[in-house]
Amino acid sequence: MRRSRSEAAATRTRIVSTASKLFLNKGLAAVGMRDIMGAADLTQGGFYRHFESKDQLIAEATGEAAGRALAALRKQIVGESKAKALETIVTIYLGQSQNRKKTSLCPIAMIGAELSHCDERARNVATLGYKGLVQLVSEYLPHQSEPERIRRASGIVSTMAGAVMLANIAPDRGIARSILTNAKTTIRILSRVE
Amino acid sequence: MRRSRSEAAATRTRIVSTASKLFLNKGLAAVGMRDIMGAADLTQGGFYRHFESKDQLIAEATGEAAGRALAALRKQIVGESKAKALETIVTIYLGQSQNRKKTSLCPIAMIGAELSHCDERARNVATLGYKGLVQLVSEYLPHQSEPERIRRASGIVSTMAGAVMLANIAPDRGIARSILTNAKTTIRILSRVE
DNA sequence: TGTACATCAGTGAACGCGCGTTCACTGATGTAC
DNA sequence: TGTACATCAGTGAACGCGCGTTCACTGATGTAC
Repeated sequence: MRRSRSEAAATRTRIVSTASKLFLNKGLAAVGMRDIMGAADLTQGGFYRHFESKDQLIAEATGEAAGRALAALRKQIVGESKAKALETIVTIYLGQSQNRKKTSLCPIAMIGAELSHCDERARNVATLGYKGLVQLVSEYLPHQSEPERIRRASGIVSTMAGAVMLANIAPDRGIARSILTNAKTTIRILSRVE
Repeated sequence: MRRSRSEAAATRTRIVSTASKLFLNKGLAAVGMRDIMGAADLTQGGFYRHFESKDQLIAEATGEAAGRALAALRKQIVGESKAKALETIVTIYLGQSQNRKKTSLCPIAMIGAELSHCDERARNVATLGYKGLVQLVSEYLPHQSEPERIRRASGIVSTMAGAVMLANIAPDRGIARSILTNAKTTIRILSRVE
């Protein structure tokens, strides 16, 4: 049953992206190895040919998710004006768990609390995702000084991540919506040059 | 070994507050019944005289933590001016997992992602905590219109919760500090009347 | 107030279960000549 | 290019473990008379 090198590489990739989706939607603790391997059309035992542990997979899946989410945002704003691009980023980010098909979710907002108890690899990867998002947002802020843009972008990312997390907790759809709407208004204020 | 009614009530309270501390510091999944009961100087079996399940305890512990955190904030600001009180609230909230002895942590920031996968009771309780915090913040904003204060307070709470969560993930103390500082600056902007 | 009995808070062993991980095995792929 | 053998991707049963929960038991508390 040995597979060719390219097949094996494809399997590895499939495991990471399958795990990534499951983790973001159900949480790290709630998803077992059998769930992941089964969803990737494999059996449990094969996992350890590719990864040393669940912890390693968590780190890689988090990185994959962060990269995917950032790429999706970047793709949506090509050709838009700076102001419109910022609006698009914020709208997509805030709407990630409400409307869409749950592709490209942000690990920070979806499993942030769980990540903080993970090993250093996972936390480093998540922090890199955070920095990437801050960088992206900062590129579309209208302020002159770059440090000021980074500072504001950091605040905006905290607001977005917090709002999505809070909206995910709210059992009532109306409350979730108001949290997200208020975050959007808030961010609009932060994006202004006084 | 039967205990008097008041002893039993004290035991119940002790279980909830012990669980609350463990949950906030280590996460819901990482803390088992034996951990909780042991930390409360009891054995596992006694738990079910007081609670129907771990899920029920999670809901109650979340409520206890939220109430305790709110009460601690309210206590710190008595006698302060409106502007100073807001500053105090934000500073204490943002510093909750850095400096202090980890008493009265906010469940939303510490275990938010895990709460979103809990049952309705826990999520309702957490949402109530969120509303309480928004209410508290709104009381110290300088804006004329109450709806405007609530809207801004909601954004500020999202920012604070997101920043604390992000800072908890960051493996590097410096990054954590910059996230919190930027959140503080951000909130100062949001607290202004234009 | 004193006595007899029912109640039940708390104990600690045990239950079933699913977890992450290991392992012997299979057979196609890769390598050496 | 063809052959012989080593490698190793993937299988699925099994392992040990700790989880949430149950249960028979103990003995002090609460209740009824």
